[in-house]
Parts: sequence; structure tokens; C-alpha cells
Amino acid sequence: MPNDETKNSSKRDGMLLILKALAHPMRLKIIVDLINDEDDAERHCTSFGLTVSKATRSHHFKLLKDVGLISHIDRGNHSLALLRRVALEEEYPGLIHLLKGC
Amino acid sequence: MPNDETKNSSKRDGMLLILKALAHPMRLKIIVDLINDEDDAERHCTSFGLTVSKATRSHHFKLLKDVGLISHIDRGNHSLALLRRVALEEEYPGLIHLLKGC
DNA sequence: TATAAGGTTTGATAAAAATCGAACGTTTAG
DNA sequence: CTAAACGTTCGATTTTTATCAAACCTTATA
Repeated sequence: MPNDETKNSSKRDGMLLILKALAHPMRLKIIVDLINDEDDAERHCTSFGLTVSKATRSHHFKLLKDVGLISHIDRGNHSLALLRRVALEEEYPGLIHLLKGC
Repeated sequence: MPNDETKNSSKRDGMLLILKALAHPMRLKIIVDLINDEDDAERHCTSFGLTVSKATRSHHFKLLKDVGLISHIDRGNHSLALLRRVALEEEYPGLIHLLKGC
């Protein structure tokens, strides 16, 4: 059974990944846009107005998915992003509210 | 008068700086330690158990101060860090609570 | 099924951050 | 006042992250 130090440290590691993922202007914009869309609609990856190559765009969405901020529906020639709102609220309570105003 | 887009974007810029500052294991540990110290004591920069050179340590504390997470009292041969708890709670409500558990 | 329209992966390059040693500054102790 | 102790700044290096073009993959459509 892990002691408190271990528990805290692993929890902090997860938080660190989230913070790293958010610490980039494009990725932060994506997440904030998704948060501010109350309808929780699936969004095309191209619908965020990002002015980078598709390779770079793909890189950022993969990163956001890998840390659990979004789920990512891959339909081959069609890529959709969806905020993991409920899961995030449970795992990192307050995170969404913190970013909401941005 | 700035429109919403401008307002949001500058608010997001501030948030981005905070997120970047927190997106490093040492800096996150420093802030979480300060948050979990309910007494809001001033802490020696050496008291966080960071295993880096003093130049690097100084670099991280400067960064945390520059984004407003801590205030930094420089007494020449003595450096103290203090969480800007009230200001942070006002400017980024929920941030401290979010990090508290880590 | 062939082709077009995305998205992803790979490999290379560019940009940003972290790190350290050395030189310097400031305070305190002797 | 001098030396010791500690923090900061500077310059150079290393490590990490971001970026893109090209090749490839997946789906939809003619």
C-alpha cells in the first residue's frame, strides 16, 4: 500500500501532464473553446482556426488526447474532438471552471 | 475599449503564463508545498529539497515570481518565498484549490 | 475500384527551456 | 574590515518541444 508521499507524487505527476498539455497557446485555446461551448458538441479539428500545418495540428490533438483532456474520434478522413467534461470534473475538480473565463 | 476577443485573449495570455510556470516538476512542487502549508510561512528557497545547482534554483524562483505566483524576498544572502495566496485567489479563483490535493 | 480529401506518422530541423559553472553582489559573522 | 555564506547574473551547453514536408493510411465518392 502506497504511503502518502507516493500517492501525492503520482497525483502530482498526473496534474503535471495536464499542466504541460495546457501550457501551449494553441492547446489552451482548443480546450478553452471546448469548455465555453456549453453544448459539448464534437468539433472538427479544423474548426479552431489554427494556422499550422496539419501535421502539427495532429500532434497537438494527439497530446491532448493522451493526457485525457479530450477524446478523439478518428474516422480516417474525419477527426472530431470532444471535451471529457465529466471525467475531468471528477478527476480534477475545478479545472474546467478555472479555465472557463479565458 | 477592448472587445471581448481582446479581453479574453489577454486574460488567456495571463493564464498561459501561469500554466507554463506550473508545467515543470520542481516549480509545481514548490507551489504545491506552499499551498499545503496552511500557515503561509515564508520559506527558504533551500527548504524544498530541490537537487539542482543554485543557479537553476534561482532561475525557477525568479520565474515563479515574475508570473506572480510567489513574492520573493531577497536579503542578499537569504532568499525567502511566499505564496501570493490572496491575490491568486482573486485573480485565478479555484487555482489554489485545484492544486491543493497534489 | 480509382481518386480525392482529410488525418497520421516519420524524419529532420528550428525554437524554446533547463541546466550548470564561473564571476559577481549582498549580507552576516567573526 | 575581511571572509564566509548565500543568491543572482551571464554565457555556453544540453535537453525538450514545436514545426514542417513527405510518405502513408483511412474513408467517402464518383
